Amino acid sequence: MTIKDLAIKTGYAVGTVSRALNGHPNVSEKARTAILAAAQECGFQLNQNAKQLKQIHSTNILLVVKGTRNDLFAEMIEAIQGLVAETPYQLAVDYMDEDSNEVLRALRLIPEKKPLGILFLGGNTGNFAENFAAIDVPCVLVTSDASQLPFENLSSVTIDDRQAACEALELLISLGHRHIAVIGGDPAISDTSRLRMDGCLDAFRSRGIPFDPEKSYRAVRYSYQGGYEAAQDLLSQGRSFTAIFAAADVIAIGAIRALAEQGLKVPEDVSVMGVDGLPLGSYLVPRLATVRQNVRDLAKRSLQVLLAAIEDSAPARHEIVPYAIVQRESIRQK
Amino acid sequence: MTIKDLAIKTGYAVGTVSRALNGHPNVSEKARTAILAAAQECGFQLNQNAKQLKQIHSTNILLVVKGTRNDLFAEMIEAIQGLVAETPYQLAVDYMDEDSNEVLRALRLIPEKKPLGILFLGGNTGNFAENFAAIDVPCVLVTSDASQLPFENLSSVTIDDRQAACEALELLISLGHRHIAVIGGDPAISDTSRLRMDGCLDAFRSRGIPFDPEKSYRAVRYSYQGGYEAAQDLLSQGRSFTAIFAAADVIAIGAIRALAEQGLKVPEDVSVMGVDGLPLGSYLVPRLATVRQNVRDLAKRSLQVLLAAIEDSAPARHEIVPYAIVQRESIRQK
DNA sequence: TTGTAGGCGTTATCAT
DNA sequence: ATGATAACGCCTACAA
Repeated sequence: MTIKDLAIKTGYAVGTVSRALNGHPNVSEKARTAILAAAQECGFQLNQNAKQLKQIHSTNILLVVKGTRNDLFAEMIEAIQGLVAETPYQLAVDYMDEDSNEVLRALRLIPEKKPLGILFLGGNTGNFAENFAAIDVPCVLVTSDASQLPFENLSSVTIDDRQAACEALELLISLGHRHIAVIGGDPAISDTSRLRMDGCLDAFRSRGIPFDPEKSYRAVRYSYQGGYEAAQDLLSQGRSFTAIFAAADVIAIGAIRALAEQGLKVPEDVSVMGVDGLPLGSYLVPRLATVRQNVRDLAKRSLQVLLAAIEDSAPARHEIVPYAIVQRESIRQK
Repeated sequence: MTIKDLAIKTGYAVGTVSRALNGHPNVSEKARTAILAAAQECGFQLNQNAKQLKQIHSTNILLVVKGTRNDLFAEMIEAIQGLVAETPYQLAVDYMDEDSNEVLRALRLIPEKKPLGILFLGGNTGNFAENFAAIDVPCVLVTSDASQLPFENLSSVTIDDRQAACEALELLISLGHRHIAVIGGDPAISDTSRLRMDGCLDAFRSRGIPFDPEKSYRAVRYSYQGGYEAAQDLLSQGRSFTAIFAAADVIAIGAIRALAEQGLKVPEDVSVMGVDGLPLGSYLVPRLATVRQNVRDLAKRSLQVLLAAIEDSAPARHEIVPYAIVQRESIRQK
């Protein structure tokens, strides 16, 4: 079943059928209803291969997701899908490995999807600095800051990771903790990890608390196992800390497990705080204290910025959206 | 950059370029290396739209995933991707809403992707009974049993959900529990839910333990919140049970939270057991007892069955893969 | 408003 | 082994 068949069936020409199906103007009401009805009847669907092959500009917005096993991104994707559904655009989601180059990936996808704009969920500014120049459609980098990059078509929407980490640490400090271990990502690899680590250092410095990264910082993958192993390692040096700050909720969960295996209770013996605000955290016992990224907000602002760039040729913007310090059962006064 | 450009650049005709790029026979070694080198040099990539538009048979295997937010499936997808990477085939993953019709979805995808075979991750046999007849490529339904369906091109690979639930219940019973509440999916909607519920009933019956579904069974969505609300509801009727069997780990986690809010500890006051064997479960405190579905096994067998059907025209098979009862900290002797 | 026809980049079928 | 060429299904000028 092709539009040619539909044309024969309805008595119109393929051009008219195509226009009707795509909601173009210059189609009589009569033709439109007849064609749409016929299409409906046979469950007809345009062949996307042919469509995208021919189209100059698609009506696609491309969502490039870096990291397939990331609960925060999963939530965000759902939110973005919901929002895009209310627009005349189509969302094409592309999942990629956490350690491949998202910009190069986008570059290969562009001639195929011909997107009007691209949303990057996660990304490394280094990759952008190196390869983004070849991309000429409006883009938004979500969850990282691109304001330092010299690209006129690259916006960004993120929380202030550095300040968020700093504020989380300040909460722990204000609860009386002085010896705080930090488990995060590798600051050499991920911008976010570096910023969150810097935020921690800011807090220690401003409060005049000494912090030796060598002894109290561990760089791991954002995973349960990463948090688990890091906490084990920290504990193997003797428990000098009364609190752990984890740069992600999943890390915190792994760390809590490691503590439990040493007979340490949360929060009685050690306070633990994460980042992200995953739904899971509020079901754990104890509920996990965290820095919540407002998923809906992040999604909404990102799409708004992108659509403004696409529809109104608005210049690039670099937005900081608010986060929320969520004080819950896993932390307490020392 | 198209194969036409490549043809000009290398001095060969487009046909030869296409054949070389696709590893067809009847291409001289000289031509192949020259063309591949040129392609490499310009970072050339075939346009998938054009390719799939023209191809009679693709080299695609289609993976239709029902439910976007399902940790078990996420694991399985990863496993399948890894396995397919070792074959000459390409995996095309399609995610869909939990409550849309996976068979109809596949039906629309076929003319576009022209897959050699389809793997359904999750699915409702009702939908298959109704619409599968129109699909003529080999298919495998994973995590549900299709042996009762009259289709020669539909295989299935699953655990024995009924026996698994029964065995889990028997474990709880052998630990001395007599009043066990069950939280599962809606047996009217999902095959898996019905089978797991039936398994529970089997266990109660064979042990001569009375069970009133009205009072002790709750049907919810497979989510933290579903488990949480169901447990709250059960508790609101007074705590007559000493154990909860949840038909999914996520449900169990939600239920544990609800128990905690009533001051009930797991496993001291109530034992809780789930199903799936998510990695998360082994990091929780207490570690979650569960029925583990062996993801790698499920993935491997499914793909083997599909490839046998594709490559050797093997008849449909209906495989039952083993599960494992994982006794962990969240359950104990009553 | 509608019809016609050319071409998007590729594969596949012919010849050569 | 290679080259030329007709599709694949659709969109989009352009003509009517």
